[in-house]
Amino acid sequence: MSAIPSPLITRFAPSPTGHLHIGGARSALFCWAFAKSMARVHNIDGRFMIRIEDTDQARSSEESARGILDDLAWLGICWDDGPSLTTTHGQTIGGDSRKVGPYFQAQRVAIYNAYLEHLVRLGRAYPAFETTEELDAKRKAATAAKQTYKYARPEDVKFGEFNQARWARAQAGERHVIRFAMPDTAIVVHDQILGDVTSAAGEVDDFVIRKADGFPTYHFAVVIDDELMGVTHVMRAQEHLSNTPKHVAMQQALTRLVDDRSAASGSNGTSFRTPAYGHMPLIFNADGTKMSKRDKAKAARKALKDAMAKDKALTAAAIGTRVNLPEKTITDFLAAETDAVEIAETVAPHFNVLLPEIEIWDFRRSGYLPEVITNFIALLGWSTGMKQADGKDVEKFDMAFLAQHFSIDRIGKTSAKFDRVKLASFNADAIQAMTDEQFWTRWTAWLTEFTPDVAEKLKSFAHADRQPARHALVQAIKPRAKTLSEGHRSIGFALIADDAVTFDPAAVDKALRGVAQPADKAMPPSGKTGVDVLRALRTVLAAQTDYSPAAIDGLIPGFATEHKLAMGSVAQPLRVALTGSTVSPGVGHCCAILGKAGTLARIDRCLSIHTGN
RNA sequence: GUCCCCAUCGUCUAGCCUGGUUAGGACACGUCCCUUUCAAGGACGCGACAGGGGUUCGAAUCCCCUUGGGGAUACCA
Repeated sequence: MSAIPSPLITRFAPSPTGHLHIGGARSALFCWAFAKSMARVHNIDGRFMIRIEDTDQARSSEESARGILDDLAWLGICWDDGPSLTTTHGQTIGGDSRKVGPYFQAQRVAIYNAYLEHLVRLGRAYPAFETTEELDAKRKAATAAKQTYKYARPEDVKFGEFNQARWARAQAGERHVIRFAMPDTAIVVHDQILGDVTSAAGEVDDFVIRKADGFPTYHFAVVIDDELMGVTHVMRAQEHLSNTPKHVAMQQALTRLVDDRSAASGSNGTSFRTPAYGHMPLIFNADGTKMSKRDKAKAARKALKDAMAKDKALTAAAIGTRVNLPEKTITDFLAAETDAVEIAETVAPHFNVLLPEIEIWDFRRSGYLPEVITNFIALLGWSTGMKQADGKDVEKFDMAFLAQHFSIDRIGKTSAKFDRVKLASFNADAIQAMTDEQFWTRWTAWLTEFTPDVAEKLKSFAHADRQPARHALVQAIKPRAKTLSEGHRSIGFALIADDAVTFDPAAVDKALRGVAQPADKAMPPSGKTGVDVLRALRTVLAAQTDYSPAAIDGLIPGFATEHKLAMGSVAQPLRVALTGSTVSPGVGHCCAILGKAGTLARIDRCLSIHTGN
């Protein structure tokens, strides 16, 4: 790439056949970051565009397109050009200020047809009449004979000569596809990431550019739209690398039409440009397989099979009844004849399966923060190359940093495995870095969206007079939560009524019935049980007015010293009385969350239940 | 089958372009410290240049081969 164009335009062009995939999100992020960083560095207009590639009539849906845009917006990846989206905050993203839309390919068929006809008249494309079955049979035969299959250009088709006869047949309504006539020359793709990649002459056969249903194939639409929409830099996943010679060949064959919707308007002589290409490494699962929606089906299927192995009475029919799906659906699913995500999602809650997060939506539902996701996926195939003063790599950054420092030459060539554990660690770090106030806001927003029942139970903590309890609550959660979804796990005890605590028998045996340890092992046994200690501690707590975590925690050592007891022998009975378990946040925080009334009520109830025998 | 891409700790990666590093960091893991349970936190540690040939005084770095992984080969994108 020599001169830097302005505007510099990158694009993300998803096909709306599902949610936004983690790999798609990274492609979008890199395209966005590249446009923005180039704009800053070179003081030019750097634009990021979205185009919806919905040329596959069978698989595309509007909801899916909408969902993808929502996910992008949620991640903070905003597009300058493309379908308009108004977020819940009232912000409008996208639009057609450059007047190059529409951005849905299904609405651009007239344009594709004009260029298609143009190519046909140039003798660079031709109608082909073989049926799918015919072609499949040939392909199969070739594979069986260990031969390389290639579509053979029909004898009557001459490169560069308009085939009037074929065109007439097509115009008469005969079912056909249109194929592009590949030139007999080598094609070099100058890839910004991989370097020059040469495709030998004759390597690529005449591929289909318009399907029998009248819609263009991806290859054709992408070339037309990138040119017409002014895309200067195409950054996409490496799986497209082998397609690129096709695109370059078409760019070399095409010239702009005076009127984009009519081949009759003639060419204005301007050749299609070849954008700068950059093919990014792929993202894989930890086991090296490609990250895909199928992983959800796999996980659900495995869970079902495990459950069936354990419980002989659990048949496909029984499962069907339980999850309210036809038996046939279940048997097909079990036999791996269908990989429907919906089935996996339906089955999962009934069998307690955690489906792997694959799509952005999954991560959102699991309580990952958008800024952590973008940070983390930026690291999959890109690195800052910067060191901190202490010699550590710079790997935590935000979108503003990316918009500033992203660069194409720091994109790696090797595919990356998606490490969920590291993502979780980043998420935990980000949660801990929040102020209590920030955490409360974002956490409750998440709860309201995904677990309204918990949000409801938490409402009482929002009152002004419960501020201290709320602070204690947040402090109890923050260091223990890797995601927003597991936020309430550590404070489950606070979400139930004081008289609804269930006591873990093992905890009771150990902390309440067991003998309290002396402060020093050399000292004689205390002879007191946990219950005795708890009873004495209750008196102290009843006299206490300050129920801040620090105050309560400060109380314990004094009490322990006074009674010559080990700290654990004081704190553990209290912990069990308050939470029913030996595992919980610090007892100071527990008391603070419950408040004085709750604390004493729970101690009293515990004493009444566990005294006597 | 054919074509193409790739190769540093278990994982993400820095270093490679412009040969000379005790090959650095992060996550994970282990040990220890802290401690009132669980976390969190702190310290330390374990741990890699796929293999083989070249080129060179010297190769993770440049070249070739092998092996391994991946992608494409669709009327999906």
